[in-house]
Amino acid sequence: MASPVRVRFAPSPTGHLHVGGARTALFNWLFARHHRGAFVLRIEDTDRSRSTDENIVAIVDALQWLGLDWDEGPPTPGYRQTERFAIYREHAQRLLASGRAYYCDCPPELLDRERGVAQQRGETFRYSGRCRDRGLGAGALRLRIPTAGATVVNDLIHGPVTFEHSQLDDWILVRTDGTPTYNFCVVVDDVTMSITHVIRGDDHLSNTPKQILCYEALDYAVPEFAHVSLILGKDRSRLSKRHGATSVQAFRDSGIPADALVNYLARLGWSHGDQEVFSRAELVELFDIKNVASSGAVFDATKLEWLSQLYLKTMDGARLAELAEPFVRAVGLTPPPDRPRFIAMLDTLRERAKTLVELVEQGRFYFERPAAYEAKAAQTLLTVEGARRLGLVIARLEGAPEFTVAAIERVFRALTEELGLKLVDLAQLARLAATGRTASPPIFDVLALVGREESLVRLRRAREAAERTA
RNA sequence: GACCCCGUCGUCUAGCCUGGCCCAGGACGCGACCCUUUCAAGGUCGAGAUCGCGGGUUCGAAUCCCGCCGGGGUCACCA
Repeated sequence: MASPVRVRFAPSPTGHLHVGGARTALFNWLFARHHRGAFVLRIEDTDRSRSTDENIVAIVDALQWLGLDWDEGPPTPGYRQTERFAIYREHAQRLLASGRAYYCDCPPELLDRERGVAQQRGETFRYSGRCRDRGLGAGALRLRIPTAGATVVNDLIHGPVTFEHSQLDDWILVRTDGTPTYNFCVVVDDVTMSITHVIRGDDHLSNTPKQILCYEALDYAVPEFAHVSLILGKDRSRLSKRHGATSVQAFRDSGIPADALVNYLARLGWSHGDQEVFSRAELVELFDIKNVASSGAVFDATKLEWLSQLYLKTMDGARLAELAEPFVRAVGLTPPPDRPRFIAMLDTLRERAKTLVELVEQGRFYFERPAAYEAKAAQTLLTVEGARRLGLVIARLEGAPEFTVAAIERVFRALTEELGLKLVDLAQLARLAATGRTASPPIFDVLALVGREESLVRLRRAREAAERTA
C-alpha cells in the first residue's frame, strides 16, 4: 500500500486570498479528500515586511468560508515559517557538512555586474561559482549543483519537463544575514511535513528543478509535482486587481454562495466530461489531477454568476434564509421573525437574482414600504383611471373572505373580466403600488406575503398618489 | 534576450495518449420563438471553431513528426 497522500497549501500572507490561490487550495483539498489523505495549511511568512497577521486571518477566513478545511495547520503552532528557523538552520548545517553547500562572499555589486553582462549577451544569469572551492567559513550559503546533466520534473499535469543543469546555477539557500530563502524553506518544509504531492501554481515550474536538486542533496525522496495553470484576465495575462474583483472576500461580499464559487473554480481548468454542476461529494469523488488542463484559463465572471444563480435557485430554503439574512441586515432592513414567511419571500426572489446582494435589492419591498414609485410607470399608471381601478381592487380585497394567493387571483381575474381589461392592466397597477416597481415576483404571491393589512395600506397610498397627480 | 509552459467556437471545455464513430460535442454568453400578470426562470430552435500557421507521415490527422508564429511564466542575498 502506498504511503498516505499528504498535500499542502502554502499561501504567503501578503494580501487577501486571490481566486487563483483559492483554486490551488481547492485542487489540493480535493486531491487530499479524494485520496483520503491529509491537507496541510502552511503560512509562508518569511517576508516579514509584507506579511501581516490581518492577512493570515483573512486567508483563514476565506478558506473556511469556502469550506476547505485543513487537517494540520494554524492555529496549531509550527505551521508558520517564522516559527521554523531552527529547522532550516539545521538542514543548512547538514548541507554544509556534507559539502553539498558552500559559503560565498561575492559582493552584491559584483553579482549585479555579472548579471548585467549576462543580460547583454542574451543569456540567463547564472552565478559563476567563484566561491565553490574557496572553503569560506561565512557568507551566503549556496547549493552546489551538478555541472553536467539535466533534471527532469515529472509533472502530473505537464508530463516530463527537462531542465539542463547548464541553465541552472548554485542558488542561495541562506542569506548572509542568516535568513533562509523561499526556495530552501519550501523544500525543508515539504520534506519535514512529509508532503507527497506538491500541487501549486505554474509560476513555480521553473523553480522546481532547483528544488529537486536540493532534495537530492539532502538525500530525501522527491515528492510528486503538479503545476496548475494560472488564471488569466480578459487580456490573457495573469489575473490581477486591474482585471476587477479577484479576492475571495470580494465574491463573498457580492453575495455569491461559496458552493457556486467552488463549483466554478473547480470547472476552471478541470473537467469531467461535459458535466458542469457538481456537489461537494461529487467533486471529491470525481476529482483526478490528470484531468486538470495544462493551459491557462480566462476568468469568466458571467459564468460564475450563472452558477451563483443556479445555486440560489436550487439550494434548501432554510439554508438560503441563513445566507440571505446578513445581506438583508447589511442594508439596514430586517427579515420577518416568522421564518417560514421569510423563506417563502426568498422563494419568490431566488430565481430572479444572480447574487444575494441582487436578491435583497430586488426584494426590499418585502421588508419596507416602497419609498417612491418608478417615475415612468407612475406617469402612465397613476392616473384618474388608475385611482378608480385601485379603488375597486381595494374594495374587493377588503371584502375577500381570505387573503391567499388563490383568493387574491380570483379577485383580480373577476374584476378584470368585469371591467373588460387584461390581467396585466390591473397587475401592473398593483405591482407598482406594492413594490414601487414594474418588475417583481408574481404580484399575487407578493400581496399574500406582504399580508392583507400592509397590502391595503400600500394600495391606498398609491391611490392617493394617483389622485394627487390627477 | 535565455530557459520553460501553453495554443479546439468570444469564454470554460470534451475529443488528442490508444489516428477514421468529429466537415468537431457540451456549457456560459448571444439571437429567435414558445410559455406568461411584469421581470425572471423554464422549454425549443439558431448563429458561432477552415481544431494558431506551414510542411510532412498516412488510404485517412484536431489527434503522430518537424519547423514557424503568437501568448504566458521564470530568470533576485523577493515570495
